[in-house]
This record gives sequence, C-alpha cells and structure tokens, in this order.
Amino acid sequence: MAIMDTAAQAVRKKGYNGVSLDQIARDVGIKKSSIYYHFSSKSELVAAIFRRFSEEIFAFLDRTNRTEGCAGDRLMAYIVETNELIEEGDSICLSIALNIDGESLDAEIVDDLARFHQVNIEWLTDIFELGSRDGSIADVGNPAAEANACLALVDGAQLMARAHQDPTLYEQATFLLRARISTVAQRNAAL
Amino acid sequence: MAIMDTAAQAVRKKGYNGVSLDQIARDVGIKKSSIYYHFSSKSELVAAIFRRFSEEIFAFLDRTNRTEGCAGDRLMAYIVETNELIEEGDSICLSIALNIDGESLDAEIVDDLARFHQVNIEWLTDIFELGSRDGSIADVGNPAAEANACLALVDGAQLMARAHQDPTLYEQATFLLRARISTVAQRNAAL
DNA sequence: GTCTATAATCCGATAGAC
DNA sequence: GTCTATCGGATTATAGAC
Repeated sequence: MAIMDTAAQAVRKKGYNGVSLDQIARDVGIKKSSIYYHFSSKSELVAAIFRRFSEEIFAFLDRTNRTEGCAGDRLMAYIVETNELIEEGDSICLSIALNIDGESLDAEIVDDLARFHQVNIEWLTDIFELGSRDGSIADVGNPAAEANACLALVDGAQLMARAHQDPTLYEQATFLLRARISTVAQRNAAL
Repeated sequence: MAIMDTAAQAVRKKGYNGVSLDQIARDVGIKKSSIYYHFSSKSELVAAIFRRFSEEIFAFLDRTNRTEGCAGDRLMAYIVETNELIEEGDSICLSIALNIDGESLDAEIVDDLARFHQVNIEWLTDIFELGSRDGSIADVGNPAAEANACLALVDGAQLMARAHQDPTLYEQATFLLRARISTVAQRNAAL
C-alpha cells in the first residue's frame, strides 16, 4: 500500500515527530485528508506500519530457521537482512527511529516495540546457543549476553552508517562479528 | 545554565522534533519568550547544548588519556562514562538522539555531529592499537574495525536499555566487551 | 476513495512594557 | 532578564460534497 510504504520510509528518515501527514500525502500523490479514510490518526498509521514491519521480520526469522541449517548461516542472514534496511546510509530500522521518539508514541506502539525487541533477543539467544554447539560461531560466551551484544551491535552499526551517510560503516562495524562465523561455503572449502 | 540543562535532558528523551520551547520554559520555570534573550532560535539552543556536550566528552577523553595508564583502563572508563549518560533507561546520548532527527537540523549541528563521531572513532582506534601492544585488551583485531564495532556497541547498548526502560541492559550488552579487558586491579591480583 | 474547506491546536518567533 | 501579547505558519483532525 502506497501510504504505508511512503510513511514507513519517511519515519525511518526523519523520525515520528519529523514527518507530517501532509508531506506523506504529497509524496503519495493524494491529499492529506484522504489518509484519514484509511487510518483514523497519525499514530494509528505509524502503529500499522510498525506492525507490518514486525511481521515481516518475524516471518524472516522463521524462514531463516527453516532454510539455513547451521547457526552461522542463520546469523549471517540476520546481519545481511539488517544491512538491507539501510538505504544510502540515511535510512534506519523502524524500531530504532521509533525508539528515539518513544515519549511521543501511544502505549500500543511502545508495547509492540518492546515485543519486537524481545523476539529478536530470544531468536539470537537460540542462534548463539546453537552456534556454540555446532561450532559455526567461534568463541561463544554466554548466549544471552551474546544476543544482547549482537542486537546492540547491528543497531549501533546502523547509527554509524547514518552518522556519516556511509553504508559501508555498517559493514565495518559488523566485520569482527562476521569474522567469527564460519559459513557453509567456508566449511565446504576446508574439506 | 538551567535552560541548557533542561533542554539537553528533553532532547535526549524526546528528540529534537519532540521538544518544544514552551515545554522547556515551563520546566525551567520561565516563559517561552525569555529563552530568546539567551538564544536566537531553537536550533541555536540545541547547537549550543551539543557543543557543550561535545566539549565535555572531548575533555573526558583527554583526561582519561592522562590519568589512565593502560588501554584497558581507558576503554573501561569510556564504557562507564557512556553508561552514565543513561538515566533510568529513558534517556540517551545526545548524538544518537540528534542522529535520528538529522534531516531537521541545521548544517552547523550536522557538521558538529560528524566531527564528534570522528573524534570518538580516532580515540578508540588509538586505544585498541595500544591495547594490542600492552596486552590489556584481549583478542584485538584490526584497531579501526574494533573502534567502529565498539562505538556501535555502546551506542546500540543505550538503545537496548531504552527499549525496555532498563539500564541493566546496557551492562548486559557490553558484558563481553568488558570481559576482554584486564584492568589494573586484575593484573595486580594476578601477581 | 478522493476531494475542498475549515476548525482547533501547537509551535517558533517578534514587539514592546517593566 | 523576564514578562504579556500576538503574529504567522504548520499540523492534526473533522465535515461534507462528489
């Protein structure tokens, strides 16, 4: 849907309080009042785009667990997916953008944000637990601590990329984490 | 100065666009128009508080280089200092808050933000370089990559703490990094 | 589903008295 | 240095025609 797509991109670039319904409408090519036919308020529009974003990521996590066999491949897929949320270095993950404007948001969105965070942490904890057992991630410490550090790292890496409008900073910031992963391709080459 | 203190706290909690001069004035106990006696515009007020913040951090970096002998102790001081920027889990480093609202800011502040980031990266690069030589930081990879990852980690750790209004998440996210540091106390104990 | 028109509010900023 | 009063603009949201 055009309104949600445009709104999502705008929020990621300028934050909740930095976007106006009028600007979104102009970008879509309709009038501001038309948005109210689809969404009852600005806050509900943003809640809707975050729910959609959440569901996409949750689906990605499930899909990755099915298609990628070892923990290293799953974690690498996660890092790549997160990287693709950056566009030209000036965009950023929805959950980060909304995190900053948290005090302006409805309680519903705040709850969704917390749940999104929690699901990611649990998924990553499982990944590091598995990675410790199957040996596809090197030097695994406490899995829960690894999960917290990993999510902090990829979120922070997006801030780095944005601070200098340079997407390669994401790759630099995650380089050492990726270096701990032995992918299937590498393991096959070692045989 | 009361205006700057109040404004800084508000921006860190709600972002640039989430803050109004009227609310700041009310928190200080004066009228909105009185702010204009001290600052010519909202953007100049925010520029001033970020300059002050920058100078405080730069002074901290210099001071730490003088008072802390080894790289591990310096890095630990940096992690602790960053942690103290969080209050009850709902505040956040000024540079992160302003990063999100970047598109609404004057060019002057954007430049200051980039410079702040650059100085931190260079300081951290030196720390990891030294840590690799003096042995006070374990498993140091490429110093520049370590610096990027470290800054991303501490910034991301602040987002983690904020997402759940829980300051201990900062400590969890930085646990593995701190575990790589051997402090003077630990080294003395090992003698 | 989209439009015009408008209400109601908030915000940044200025003028001028004290 | 702080105040009252106000302007001008932007923003969320609603009413009602097509």
